[in-house]
Amino acid sequence: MEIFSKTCEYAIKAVLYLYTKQDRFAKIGIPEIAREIKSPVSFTAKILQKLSQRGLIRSAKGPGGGFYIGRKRKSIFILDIVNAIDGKESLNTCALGLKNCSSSRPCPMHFEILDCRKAIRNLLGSQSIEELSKKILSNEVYLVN
Amino acid sequence: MEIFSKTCEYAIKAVLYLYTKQDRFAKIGIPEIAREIKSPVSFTAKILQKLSQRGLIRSAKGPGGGFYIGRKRKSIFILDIVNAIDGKESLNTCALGLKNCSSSRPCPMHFEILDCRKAIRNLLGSQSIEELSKKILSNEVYLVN
DNA sequence: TCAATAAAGGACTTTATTGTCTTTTATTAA
DNA sequence: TTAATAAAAGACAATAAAGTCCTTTATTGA
Repeated sequence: MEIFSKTCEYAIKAVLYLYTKQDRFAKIGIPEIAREIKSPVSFTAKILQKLSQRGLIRSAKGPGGGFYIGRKRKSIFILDIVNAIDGKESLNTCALGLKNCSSSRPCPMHFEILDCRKAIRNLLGSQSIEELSKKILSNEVYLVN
Repeated sequence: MEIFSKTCEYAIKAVLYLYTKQDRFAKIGIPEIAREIKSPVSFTAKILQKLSQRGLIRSAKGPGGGFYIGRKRKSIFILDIVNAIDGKESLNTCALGLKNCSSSRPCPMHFEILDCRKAIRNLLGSQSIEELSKKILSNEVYLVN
């Protein structure tokens, strides 16, 4: 019943942390990110790498390098990170594990879970990283405790 | 983003299958249950054992033995099975993994996830095994495909 | 009482997830 | 052009979840 995998948790927190930086081109290194979101350094490196490959963040090698947001583009939402890490299918698999669960041959929970998933998708799709990072900066919410 | 663990999936399906039996005292063996819900036999045995220990179903050893529902009591809901298998905490852990996430020191998704979880809890708490098993018997929904 | 049956219980294996470590590649600045 | 730096990449290790197998215990009916 965990909402996100550990990988996804760290990914969300890492991206949020990057967005709390006022300068979208400020390069932040893995050690700092891992320290600030309290995540394992090497594992975080892998996740940042994937986020970068998926185009959600950018990276620069060499001295002064690190990860950064890059130029302003359309908003990023929590859902985008989840999709990038866990894949889009993860929000559509049958809750009872049926291979071919569908509205025409539904599992006992099909329609209810459908509604539920829709609600989750709406929620995650409405949570913009920009807004959340502002709340972090104003100490309304916290990335660690 | 899986709603249930595999253990929980099988547990729900096993209990649903038992409820499709008109006779609440008809003893059903592990092989039949596993076959009918398409689950691994030995693993299913463990799960049925746990469900029995938790008092959600009953069991009888020896010839003619098996698992059964037992006497009518207050309705069982999907939520009861989830709680019995995954524990009640599983619906309350912080989505971003913060140890002490709370309304006074919330993670960036705290309140939104709270609403979401409430919706899920309501849903799972409103799905009664009796009603779902009736839908299975009338071929409105299916346990396997 | 005894043999057969079926769940209970425990040790074990497999697989997926999480996490670590080391080497390579790209970049920077001296 | 070279030394230092930092991410990329890939192999490896630890842990947890899923699944198997074997022995024990309880029950039944002959």
